[in-house]
Amino acid sequence: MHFRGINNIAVDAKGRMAMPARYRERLLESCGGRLVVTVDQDHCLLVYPLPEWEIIEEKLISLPSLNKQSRLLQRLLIGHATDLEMDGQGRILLPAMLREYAGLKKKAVLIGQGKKLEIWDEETWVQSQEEWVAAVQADEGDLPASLEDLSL
Amino acid sequence: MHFRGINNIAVDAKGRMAMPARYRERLLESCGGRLVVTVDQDHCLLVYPLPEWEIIEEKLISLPSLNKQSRLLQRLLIGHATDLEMDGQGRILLPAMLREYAGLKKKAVLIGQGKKLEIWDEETWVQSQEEWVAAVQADEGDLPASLEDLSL
DNA sequence: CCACAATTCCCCACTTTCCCCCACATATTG
DNA sequence: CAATATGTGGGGGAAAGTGGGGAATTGTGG
Repeated sequence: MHFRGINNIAVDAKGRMAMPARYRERLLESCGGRLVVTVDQDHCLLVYPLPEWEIIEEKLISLPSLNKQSRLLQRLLIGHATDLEMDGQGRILLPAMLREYAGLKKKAVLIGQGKKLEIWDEETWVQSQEEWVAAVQADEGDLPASLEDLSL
Repeated sequence: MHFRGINNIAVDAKGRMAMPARYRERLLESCGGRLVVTVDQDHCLLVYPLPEWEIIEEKLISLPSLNKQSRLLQRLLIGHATDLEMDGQGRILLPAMLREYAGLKKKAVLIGQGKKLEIWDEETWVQSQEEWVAAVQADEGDLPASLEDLSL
């Protein structure tokens, strides 16, 4: 049961966005509509069903506290993780701070990414997409091991 | 039952800060509102429910006394640990010395970090955050083993 | 032991934010 | 084209956050 596909979405003046109808039923039965949003290093937001998030959070919390990289990740990811519930109309309210982080304006894009969803500002999304296509073509020689034998 | 998420909080002239409503009930039932504050090496404050703190304290006390790093950690953490209780309005009073250590002014940020909460001066938090986002992207090649195969 | 100062705590009042509900606009389906 | 479902916007009440006055407590110095 994975999320996939892309949706155009409006963010209203109060910071709310409507979850696409085709996800709602799934979200209600898989986690009672209980979601967690957090930030991503690429300046978009990540949305997890609560149970999925808890697995990740557990891993993060167990990281060594004296390691700088670990603390950094913990603060970014757990620090920004916010519990959300859908309202009566199937919408979620994105906290102002997270909207700012992702540069969200009126038009946003919601992208299914397996266990999670990503929320991008539309403009940022379009720009990044162009960069990636260029980057993938340029960097072909320099892949980590796990990508070397990936077959699409 | 972990703490997560971020809150903007005002510290008033008396050094008080209001615990966000969504944490209060949990704090009351899990530890009767009994908290411990101490300092962190990154110049923020750490807040633990008393039972959680006692576990940490036990670990710290057991560290080898002849190791310089150990003594340093013990003095920093145990030395600054202060018992707190929420008042009738769900606020805690931060001791002046700890406020100074963290450079707390009027605007602060409260961050859930699993078993503990962190309190940052807003300005410090914003600055550090920018540095981290940059650092995460720059240092991708140099991660500790436990982070190598982390999948978000 | 007393007086004074500083700090802490409790209470009240104000401001802001959030959340529930209703209403309309747009899209989809029969 | 009607009828239903989905997306979008906003008003108003409730709750949370914020600030300050004054009483009670603690601590200090005489």
